[in-house]
Amino acid sequence: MKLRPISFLILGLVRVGATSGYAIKKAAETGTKMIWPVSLAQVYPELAKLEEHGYLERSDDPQGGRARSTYELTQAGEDALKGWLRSPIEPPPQFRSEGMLRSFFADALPKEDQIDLLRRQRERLVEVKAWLGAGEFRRAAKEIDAGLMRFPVLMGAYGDDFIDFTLNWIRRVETELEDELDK
Amino acid sequence: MKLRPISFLILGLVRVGATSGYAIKKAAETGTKMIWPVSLAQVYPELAKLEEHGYLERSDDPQGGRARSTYELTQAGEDALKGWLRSPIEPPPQFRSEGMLRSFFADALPKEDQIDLLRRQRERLVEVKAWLGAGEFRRAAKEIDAGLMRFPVLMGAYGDDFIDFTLNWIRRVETELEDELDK
DNA sequence: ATCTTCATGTAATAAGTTACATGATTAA
DNA sequence: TTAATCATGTAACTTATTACATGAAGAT
Repeated sequence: MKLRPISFLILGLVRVGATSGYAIKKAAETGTKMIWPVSLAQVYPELAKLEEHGYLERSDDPQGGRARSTYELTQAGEDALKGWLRSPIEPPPQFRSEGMLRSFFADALPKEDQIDLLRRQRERLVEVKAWLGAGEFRRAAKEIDAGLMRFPVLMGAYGDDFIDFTLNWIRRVETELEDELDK
Repeated sequence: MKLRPISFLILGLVRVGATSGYAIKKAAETGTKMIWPVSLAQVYPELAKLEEHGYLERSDDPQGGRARSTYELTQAGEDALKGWLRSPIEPPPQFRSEGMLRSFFADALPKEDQIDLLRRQRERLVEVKAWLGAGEFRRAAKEIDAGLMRFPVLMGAYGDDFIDFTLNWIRRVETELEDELDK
């Protein structure tokens, strides 16, 4: 079995206490969506594979009449996760933004529409930020012992800072364009 | 035919003079890879579809004994591109970084290894930056009339600034961790 | 009562990458 | 003459998303 980022994401989240498929999806939603999005349809098959190959151990843990499976890391799982964290091979980061792609071609539009395009992007970023800030995972992490949850909080802060940086960057360009309009 | 970002990317690049499949791939490599990566295997089928549906017009334009097809925008293609640029619906930006994902779980490592992980990320970012800076498209764009190629240059600058921002951000965390080591 | 959340999964589809195959032209 | 670049495409595979199906528990 080839372990991919999604595998390690699951191992890592199980390790910090997201022990069911549903809980993993929830934690990923607010904790890692910014840096590595996942969908539920990836989680369940991947959990099954990780168990099959001995990285996770499964237990039935029903909540009343509601079925639930919980997972915990095996030694192999712990080793695999740490090996990955220490491994020197890292693919370059990928940033995919339809808004930025549109901006790339904005020369095709009159200046007013260029400004609109940039303004819409800022609006969208403000939405994303609000939605990230609402993350329970991060709020929870802050309350837990700092030694165990320092990096999730840091990465959350990076997300915020990155959005602020981009927001300011866009606003600078907007201002430049607006000044040219006034002339 | 449902037009996707890749469709508009192709229309946009044809519009600014990347008229063959190969040229589109080259231009995307240095111009838009940062914000919207593409592979050659996407370009050719998509070009064919765009022609089939009347957004592009194809001509045979062999270079000596070497076959080449060149494309130009039809009015429908121009309209579709501009419609997209003006459309208010924009999916949120997606940032996918295996390095950041690893960092999210770095609490599992001793401090020395945490610092290593961050340092490796910076090294990788420096590589990415060098490789982006080598882009012929951006260098070419700078020499062309600023009114036609302003936004590609701007987006290139955003890529650079974004990497610098992240580099500084990581270094700050590294310094914090190193200070704790010394104590 | 009814809506939301918790909970697990599958099927179908879409999107994207890697590898392969072929061959001409140009620069070192 | 050998390597790099120009040039077009396909096949196989991997990855990821959307939609569907089902149902219990808890909150309003």
